[in-house]
Amino acid sequence: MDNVKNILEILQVRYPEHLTETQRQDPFKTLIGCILSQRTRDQNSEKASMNLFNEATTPQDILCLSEDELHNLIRCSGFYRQKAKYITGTCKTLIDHHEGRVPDTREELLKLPGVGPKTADIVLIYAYGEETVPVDVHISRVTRRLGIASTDADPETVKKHLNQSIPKHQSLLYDRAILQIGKDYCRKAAPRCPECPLNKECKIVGL
DNA sequence: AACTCGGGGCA
DNA sequence: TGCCCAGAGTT
Repeated sequence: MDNVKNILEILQVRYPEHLTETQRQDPFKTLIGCILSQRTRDQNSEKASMNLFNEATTPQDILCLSEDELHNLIRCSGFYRQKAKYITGTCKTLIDHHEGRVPDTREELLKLPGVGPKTADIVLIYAYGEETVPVDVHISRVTRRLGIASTDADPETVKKHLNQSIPKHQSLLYDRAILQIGKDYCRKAAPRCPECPLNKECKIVGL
């Protein structure tokens, strides 16, 4: 936990672009974009988001699209039939129970189809500025390798450790920076420890 | 706990 | 070609 302060200094040097983002994002676009990004590479999910939001920017817009139209717009994100069901189901729930708006509580977000713990956290942190940390496979892996959480820690335990370790009002910055480390260096397969900016803080360099 | 969904990028 | 990817729902 005490090495987290050092990690921030290192990340400020290596990933300044991730430490300057302050603007809140539109909750609805954040929510739908997050569903599209599940188990999908950034470039593909961003392309799908652009395709979709170019045609529809509200729940009502999306529900006006035919099934084939929606499929074709988001096809490149993968899992597109399943995601289309999640998105239409979520849009209907938003209209029926939330006046067409995205709820700002975890409890209500988790009731939406296609919204699990990670997607709920991402909406809360990116759209509503809540101080929490989305724990996904990358964050979890980097955290375990750095020794911030034990190797067999479940997602809730990882989240608790991170929430205790990360300075207030910086969870978004940490999320983005640690995730980028996970993609660029601390990869699941073939980690690039020699080039990793965190290798001095890491408990298992070279493993 | 195991299984399913999936197109696209990369070696 | 084979392998993998900011998860969530179902059985």
